[in-house]
Amino acid sequence: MREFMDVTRALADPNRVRMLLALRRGELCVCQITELFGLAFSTVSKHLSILHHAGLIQSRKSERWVYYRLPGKSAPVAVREALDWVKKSLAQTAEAAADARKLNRVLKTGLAEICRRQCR
Amino acid sequence: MREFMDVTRALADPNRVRMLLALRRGELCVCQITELFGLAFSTVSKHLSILHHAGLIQSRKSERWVYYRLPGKSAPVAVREALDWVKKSLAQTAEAAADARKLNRVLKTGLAEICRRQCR
DNA sequence: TATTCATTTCGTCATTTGACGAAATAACAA
DNA sequence: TTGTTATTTCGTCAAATGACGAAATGAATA
Repeated sequence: MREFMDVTRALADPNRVRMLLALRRGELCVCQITELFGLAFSTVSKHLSILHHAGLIQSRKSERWVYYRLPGKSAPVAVREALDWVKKSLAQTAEAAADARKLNRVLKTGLAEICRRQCR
Repeated sequence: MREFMDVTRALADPNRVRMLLALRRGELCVCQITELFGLAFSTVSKHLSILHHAGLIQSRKSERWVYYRLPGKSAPVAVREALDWVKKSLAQTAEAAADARKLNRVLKTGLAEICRRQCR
């Protein structure tokens, strides 16, 4: 029950759901997600940690960046079903399409440039 | 997206999820659910209205009472999948079993007596 | 018509949530 | 070591949420 509620609460915020949808394309680092959604670094990091704690995403550190991705088949059944439900319910929506278009632009830009652009 | 978020936010509270599980057995009126969970009338009514607004439950008025139930096959796919996910994830949990036992006791008591017991 | 009674709505309060910027952390580069 | 740099953690604030009791609603009954 506790773990299930972690998942439902993680899914109860639209930005977090949009992040899950964006990750369908493949792993993204924090600065790419920040660029995609136009939120503060700290806000994105918090959202990702909530998704991670719920088991809905996994992470990997490489060079300077932390990459987040959807879990593979190793994920618990409840998590896989939750992710399937999200995808099936929202894949066709206008919001997902708009995010996908913006993600295309973000992916065309190098990671280093994105981070520089964010002025740190 | 809007409707989907209505569902995820409705599922983000443990009492609301427990109410959905309790309704697996069949329809219940507000006073029975109040008795089952030991919350205030107004609190239960609010939870039920959130679930109803999300499409996760339906209601029917008969005599003095309002009965709530899970939707049938007429429900949208996203709602049906959400309910299946909840049931599959939580049917075997200790919380669901404890609620089911208490529900047995509540169902043995007549509606009129339950309402009288709640001092109105 | 007036009353009763189950439920809903309203107002209030404490707690949680989501947002941000600043400071801390950790890994790499100079 | 020292300095960069990407990310996380912390502190704070405004807004949302969940709880309650009181008042309103509305349907059935007396």
